[in-house]
Amino acid sequence: MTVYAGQGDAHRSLALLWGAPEEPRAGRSGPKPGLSVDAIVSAGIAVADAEGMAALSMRAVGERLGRTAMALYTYVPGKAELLDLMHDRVLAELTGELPPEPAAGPAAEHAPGLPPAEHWRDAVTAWAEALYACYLRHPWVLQVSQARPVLGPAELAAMEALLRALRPTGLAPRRLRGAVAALWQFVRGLAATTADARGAAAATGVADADWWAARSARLVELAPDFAERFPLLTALQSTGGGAPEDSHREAFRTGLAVLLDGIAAGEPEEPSPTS
Amino acid sequence: MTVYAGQGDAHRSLALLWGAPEEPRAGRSGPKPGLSVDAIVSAGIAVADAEGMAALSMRAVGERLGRTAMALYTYVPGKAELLDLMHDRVLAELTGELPPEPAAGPAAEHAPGLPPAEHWRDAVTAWAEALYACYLRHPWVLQVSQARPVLGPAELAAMEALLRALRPTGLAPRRLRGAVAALWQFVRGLAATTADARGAAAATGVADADWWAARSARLVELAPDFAERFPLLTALQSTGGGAPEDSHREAFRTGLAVLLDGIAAGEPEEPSPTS
DNA sequence: GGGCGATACTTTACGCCATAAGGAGATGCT
DNA sequence: AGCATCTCCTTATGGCGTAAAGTATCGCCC
Repeated sequence: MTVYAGQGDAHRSLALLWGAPEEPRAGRSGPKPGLSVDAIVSAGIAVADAEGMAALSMRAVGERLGRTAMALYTYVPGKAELLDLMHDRVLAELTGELPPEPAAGPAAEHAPGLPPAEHWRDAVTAWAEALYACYLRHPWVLQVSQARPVLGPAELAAMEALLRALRPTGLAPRRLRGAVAALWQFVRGLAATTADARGAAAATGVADADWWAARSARLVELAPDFAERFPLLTALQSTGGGAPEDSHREAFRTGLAVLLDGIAAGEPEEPSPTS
Repeated sequence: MTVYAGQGDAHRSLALLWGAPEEPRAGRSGPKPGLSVDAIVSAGIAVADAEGMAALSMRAVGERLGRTAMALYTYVPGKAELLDLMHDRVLAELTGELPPEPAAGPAAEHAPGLPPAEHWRDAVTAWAEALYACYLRHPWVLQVSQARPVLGPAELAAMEALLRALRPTGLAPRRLRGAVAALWQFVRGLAATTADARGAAAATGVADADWWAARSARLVELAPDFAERFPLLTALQSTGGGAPEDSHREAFRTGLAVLLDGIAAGEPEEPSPTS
């Protein structure tokens, strides 16, 4: 089952996401904390990565840390907030931005995460590929409702990275907003499709192509007039061919190409060659 | 919480979606069925529309029909399949295609659902607006995992309608697939954003603009270096302005414009004026 | 018309879930 | 030493989906 994130107390959630100012902490009575928000988030991600979203319960997370479910509530207000944190932590892989601790490093101004690119098309493509890959590494994130932005640091950093990649286009703010929305949603949606195809294949032990073939056969059986009702769909499908796993990559490439062409069409003048 | 659809027995699900051939039914013993799959799906949609996805339980649906939760299992294999059916039924609003019963009407070949348009840009825009509106009428659909296509008749009809709108572009199959994916995901994603903004406003009684302002203020408070860490984001936000609800419509329009321009850029020759 | 098998629907029960409430033990300041 | 404070536990509540088994109702066939 999917879970509706962003439902938690926004105040607490935001504070946790941005690494709350932390009361002095020095000179506090009581036993030292044996856990940390960070450890809990990591455990949550580990559970979700390994067992899937459906298996992510407070009990399961606690168990992985050698605690009961209730122990977690000392650190995290509830499951919804934990999901917000997990979501943002995963997105941090994109930019190499580590959420709460800016701590150590003297140099390393900003871990780049994404290599610099010559042309903005390459930069945007690299961004999209990175996001796509990130979603596929943690497919459960796609089941966290994208509704209600969580506004965690990693999410904003990812957005900033995309804006940086798009800067050479000189797009007007309005069009820029549209482009950003379209790009993000496209990558997310396509990742969901890919992730699910993989999931189905893994769960049933049936290869993607076979599953699809079986499905199509059954469909024709149930709707004998399929080709007449959906002529264009039928035609498009017949040209589809190709290896099953490749078809997602192709859809990714071609869909992205459409978006990039659309962005290019909106450039006011000629783009500067570098960011 | 969101729910993972497409998890039910694919066989049963498909059969129900396409209006299973129905065993003879004449001359069957036992009490006459007091319910129907259709009624159950309608009740489910009513519950979800009124109370939200979180309140959608088998008990709640049964109660609305004056039955217990278990009574539903005579008609529907489980909750997952019910969700598939609800999803497809909602999408049927798009094309006016009524899923199982082609029954009555002598004329009325195919309810058009969407008005014919002169230029493909208008046709695609109309399609996108219709899908967007449909999602906003039933926001809970956006919490049904888009992963794993359900392949119901309405979903396919919606796809076919989009292909019809895009036909005048003469796009090559590969690019066409990319364009379809990008368009669908964009509309869905943006609808999710809009729906959630509305949901937050309704739940908290705070207007969108106020909520956003409060959130931003808190954010700056938590991350004082916000403007330095996210300069482009800050700049973009400052140009944002505008009424809150309008901003979604604007993002919709501009994002769609990007997509349409991208599609136009891929046309092999000049488009034929009509479909 | 009497019985019998099929069907619709109910009650009950199981094992999950998130989390509210309250108690036990550890800790460090005064 | 006393005590407030904090972590973590046990227990309990009210939900969930659905398996299992019981009951009532219908229609066919003898």
